[in-house]
Amino acid sequence: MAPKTKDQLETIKGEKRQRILQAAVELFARHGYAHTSISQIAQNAGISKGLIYNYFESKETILHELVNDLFQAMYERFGLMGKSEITRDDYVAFINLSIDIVLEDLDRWKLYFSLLTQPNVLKMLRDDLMKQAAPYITLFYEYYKKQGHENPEAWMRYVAAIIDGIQMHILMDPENFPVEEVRKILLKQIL
Amino acid sequence: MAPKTKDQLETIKGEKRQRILQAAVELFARHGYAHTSISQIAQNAGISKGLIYNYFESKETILHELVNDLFQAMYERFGLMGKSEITRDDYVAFINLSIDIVLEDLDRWKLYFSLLTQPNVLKMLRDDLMKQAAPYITLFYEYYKKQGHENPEAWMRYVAAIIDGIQMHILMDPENFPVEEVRKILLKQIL
Amino acid sequence: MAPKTKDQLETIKGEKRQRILQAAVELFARHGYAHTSISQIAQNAGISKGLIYNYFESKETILHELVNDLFQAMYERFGLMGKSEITRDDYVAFINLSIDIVLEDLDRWKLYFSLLTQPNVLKMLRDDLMKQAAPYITLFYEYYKKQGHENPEAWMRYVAAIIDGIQMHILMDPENFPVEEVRKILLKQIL
Amino acid sequence: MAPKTKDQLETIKGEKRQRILQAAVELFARHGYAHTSISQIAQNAGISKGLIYNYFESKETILHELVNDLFQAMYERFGLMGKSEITRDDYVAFINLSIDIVLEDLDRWKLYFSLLTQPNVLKMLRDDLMKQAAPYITLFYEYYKKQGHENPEAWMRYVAAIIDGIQMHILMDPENFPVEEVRKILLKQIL
DNA sequence: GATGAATGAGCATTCATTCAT
DNA sequence: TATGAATGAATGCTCATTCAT
Repeated sequence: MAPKTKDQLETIKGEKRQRILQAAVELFARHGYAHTSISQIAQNAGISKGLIYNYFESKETILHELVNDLFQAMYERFGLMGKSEITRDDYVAFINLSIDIVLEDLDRWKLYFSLLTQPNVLKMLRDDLMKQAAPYITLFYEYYKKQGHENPEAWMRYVAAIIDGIQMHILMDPENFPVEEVRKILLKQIL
Repeated sequence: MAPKTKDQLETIKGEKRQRILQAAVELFARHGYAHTSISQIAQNAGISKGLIYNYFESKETILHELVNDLFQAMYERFGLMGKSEITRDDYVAFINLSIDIVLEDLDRWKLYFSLLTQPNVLKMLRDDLMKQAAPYITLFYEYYKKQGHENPEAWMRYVAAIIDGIQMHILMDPENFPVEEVRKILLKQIL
Repeated sequence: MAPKTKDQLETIKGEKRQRILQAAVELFARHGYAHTSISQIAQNAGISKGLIYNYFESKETILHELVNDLFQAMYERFGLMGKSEITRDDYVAFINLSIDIVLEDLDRWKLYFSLLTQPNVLKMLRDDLMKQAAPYITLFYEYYKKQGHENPEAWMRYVAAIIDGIQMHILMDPENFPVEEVRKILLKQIL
Repeated sequence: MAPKTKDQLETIKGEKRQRILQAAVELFARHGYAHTSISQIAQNAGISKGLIYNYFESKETILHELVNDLFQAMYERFGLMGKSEITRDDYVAFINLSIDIVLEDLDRWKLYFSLLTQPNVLKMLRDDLMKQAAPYITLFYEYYKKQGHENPEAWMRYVAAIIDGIQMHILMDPENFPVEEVRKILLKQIL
């Protein structure tokens, strides 16, 4: 008789959202964003096509949500927000985490890398991510400077490239890539 | 109007092919493979849509051809084919070339990276490339071993990841990335 | 909490109905029947989508009801029901009312005219309206006949067309249409 | 071997365009714009859905084209373009033509009237039509003024309303509307 | 009575590919 | 060799309607 209570609705809604996002990230990771249809996502989530639009405005919105969540979670894990400078321990932890987070959620990071190299797709998203990254960049710049590096900017770019390269290689061949050995080499090289 | 000689025909055919490939790589790099239509390629190449199918079996074939050409050219530039071992000079040259080739043809490499991170799309292509890469892998493995690296396999993977990382960063921000400074750091670090 | 009396329930039910109808007519008039969704009507009426179906069988039913109400009210205003013949004063009053009713409820009449010219959509409705109009037609036919018009049928059609034309022009441009001046001309011409 | 000649293509293209427009106007007139699907138009025209988009950018474009053609043809028929003033004969001819053109192409005019009363659908189109109508409005204004009408603006509106009203009634009931008798009454009344 | 999650048919539009000329 | 008209499957998205609560 009475409609569902607010709490019930909220719970259902939250669960469905997650189901959809999970279905989407799996398919995006496996077949790519462009080759995944809303129908497939719906099927994978066990719901009807139309229902997806009760939860998300569009296919693109799902993508944004996924990537934003990913970065949100990443920055939380890093725990550097609000710090005014980073220590050597922070730095080591950051490097290690950069590898660990990828290992923990291969699908989401596959999706992210496939977007990163995709042209023209997500200008807005890219801008968002840049804004979020800005404070970190400053922190690392200062860290390299204090370490006495000649060209902190270049070093920062160099390390960022290495991390991205390793992450990408993990994603491309997670079974065979010798993560731990490479991690050791990396730490020995850049500390 | 004398009928064209075989050679002339061959030449024309070759030129058209190249026109198509060139048009395709530009559009793929700018808008992505999925968002580039055969119509656009035809228009950009100054020919009709139908004619493309005289030269290529499908849209995907064009992609394969492009990437194969890219790797063919790359391996030729490296000039290591047939060598039984590489010297330190070869190694330095290889590192430098890895950066230079990207700078020389941003479009083609953008395309390549966008495919590299694209899942499942191009299994056959990936396998092809791996076969071509096999002899190099052995060469480098031996090189690192001779250099006394504890874990040559891991070193090889580490360096490959760095190179890919740097290439990717160049492609993502060719205007601002401090290529030369990063190159210096890289060489100092891994030699 | 005493249970609500039957009357209260009736009243509530009636109010809700009216709220829905009012919401619908506004939206239909502003955006057209086809471009108005049940969701929008519900939102505009401040109730849930599902509840609309407690009061109306379908979107189309709402439309029927609206138009029927409109004509009901119109015929009541005319006050000719049951008369066996009409006087000159009745006639003048009729002409004037034909203009006034439109001015009094632009939204409903906009809706009506948009349906009038809409093909095939509302056969049943059209038939209903015709039945209701029948007695009037006889009255006017007799009036024109008594006035000595050569062809009362044609005159009736002529006047009906004029009235509809003026109503339509009022609806299409209510701000600028010189209603009163046109009314004067009309009365001078057809009396 | 050789592609079709330009002439052949032009001819085919022109014919197909007409076939599509004809199919569209019939369906729009019978079921309304909103209730006619591209599929239906294609089927009615005996071609595939996709081909329609070789000839028209969108469903809306078809509509625009139809209405623009209609008005183009109407203004040509009127033959008043470029005149600096109109005579009594021009005026009579105009009135007669206003009725005749509707009789000659019921479908197109049904479509036009269904749009006229449709809200919000075609702002751009409406503006276009207004621009085209502007010179006529001046001509008629001057005519009524010279005829000594007290309020030429109101007269113009009055006559326009009558014409639209009669046109509408013809379209709503072409079988039974006594066109010729009404035409006589009209001419007697407004000359 | 009241809610809004859920469904699924339907729609406009795109595009790789084919084929008559 | 060359053209571009033609096809039709696929896609993202909308919305009237149903129904469990």
